[in-house]
Amino acid sequence: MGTVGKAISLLELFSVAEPELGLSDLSRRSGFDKATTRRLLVALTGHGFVEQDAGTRHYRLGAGLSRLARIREARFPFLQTAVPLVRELATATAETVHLSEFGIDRLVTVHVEHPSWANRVNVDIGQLLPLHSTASGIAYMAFARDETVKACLAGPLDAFTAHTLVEPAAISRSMDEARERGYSICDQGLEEGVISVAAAILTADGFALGTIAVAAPKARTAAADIAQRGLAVMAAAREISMRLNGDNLQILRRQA
Amino acid sequence: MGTVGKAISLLELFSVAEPELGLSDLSRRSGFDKATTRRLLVALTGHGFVEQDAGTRHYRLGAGLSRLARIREARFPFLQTAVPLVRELATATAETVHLSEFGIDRLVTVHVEHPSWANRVNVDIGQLLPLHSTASGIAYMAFARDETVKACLAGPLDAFTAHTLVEPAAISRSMDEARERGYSICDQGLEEGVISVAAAILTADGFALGTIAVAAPKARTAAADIAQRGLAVMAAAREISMRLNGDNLQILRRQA
DNA sequence: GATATCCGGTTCATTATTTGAACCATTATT
DNA sequence: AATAATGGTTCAAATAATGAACCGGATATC
Repeated sequence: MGTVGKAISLLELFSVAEPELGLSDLSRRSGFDKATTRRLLVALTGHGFVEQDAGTRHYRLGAGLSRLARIREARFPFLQTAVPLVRELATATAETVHLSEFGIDRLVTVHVEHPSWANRVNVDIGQLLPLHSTASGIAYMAFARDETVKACLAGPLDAFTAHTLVEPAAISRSMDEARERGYSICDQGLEEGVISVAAAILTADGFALGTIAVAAPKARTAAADIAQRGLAVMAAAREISMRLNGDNLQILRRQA
Repeated sequence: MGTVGKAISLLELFSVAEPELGLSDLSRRSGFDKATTRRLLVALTGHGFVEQDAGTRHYRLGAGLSRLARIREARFPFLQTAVPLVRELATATAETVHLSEFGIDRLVTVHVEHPSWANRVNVDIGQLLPLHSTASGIAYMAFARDETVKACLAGPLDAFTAHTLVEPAAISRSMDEARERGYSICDQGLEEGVISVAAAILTADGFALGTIAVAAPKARTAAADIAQRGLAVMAAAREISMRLNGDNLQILRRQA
């Protein structure tokens, strides 16, 4: 791995659950020497990608990241556009709704709305979702470029639960169904007791750039609920796609 | 400069005005060799910090940045908290309102609301503001750590206009006034014909983490307007600080 | 209250990575 | 048809990254 890769993988050790980490911790988890880790942190700090707490001397993600993320957002107002509709969908369904964007080979959770239930599906911002074992992933692949789908089906397909689909053919079928239906369904593919529906959000070229999904405990989900949530998530995804692409319906033919 | 520094400075070439750049362009502007530039871009792309347009082959900032920025935001909900108040202030003043966060040695613009006037002050997201020559910078330094202030006053103090304060003593006085008044005023310090007021947003330890500012064309700004905007921006800053710090008023003594 | 660990941070000879001029293959311009 | 861009690649030479051992200080542990 090159040096920049190492630096970035240091950044990726931070999460919502652990937003601040010490030098030794970072060194241990990354597997890099303490001296190396520190040198990388200093470089990152110098450009505002990392900040160091003056008191605890622990490190956290820096404002430079927010800056670049905002520049990206300005060009590509995915969050701004989508968040209101995520909120709407969350109130309408009273279940967890999460929004993801594709990155490299997985989906990145960029926004979440949780219901007030104590028993709910919890999703963290920044959480990474595999393509083959989540409703979001299936919905995404149903409208992704062939190469992306091929890469996913070729790669290792982990079975997270007894229900996870690991046969390329089965996954492919699941994608076809999602395309016809307008939304994907994933029954406990990533975790026992969780059932999700998702729909793809499309760019102007008709390919998916992300997804919106509703995730709920299976215990309080009847067949009718799935259909209802599916239609709602589909409508939300379409609305977001249209707002992003200037109501250019013609381009959305693939989804219809 | 180390390799990670180079990689990051590549990222910093992207802006709201130029969100997509080609390989040669990046190589030219960064001063790095084309081969080096590309190797860095490949490394960045591999971690989702950069994406390449399939058609134009141009590069743009990637989703990985959004992910990390959101993780940061989750711990430190500066934007979420502040944006509604920025909006309010923008409608109340009918002028440009911008929100900044401190990074390394300058303020980073993280949110902007523009009025509907054709003649308005334009500020871009991601724009960097020097500390000594902006209302935001003065407001920030009025509540910054001594080391930050010292570093700023020691460094080169560019005169952007004939009105820019470049004497450390004058800048220091300006900070004192801002502290007493509750908001800073900067009269054409960065650009001719622009007058701004700003107030610091404080963390729980009483130090500034960012600022909120109102910027307007001097042509339509009377003395009374300045006072009015100043009080409004001060109130907004205080409200944001309180919401961030859980209404812990005691800690805000420094500002009062 | 002394001992042993942890911590963040630093050093410098060894080692591995980064570098860049010259090189393609394509795609606009002229 | 020629020219000059573009994105992308190669490999010996130059440079930067590495990590074991080190320091001083703060916390546990006995």
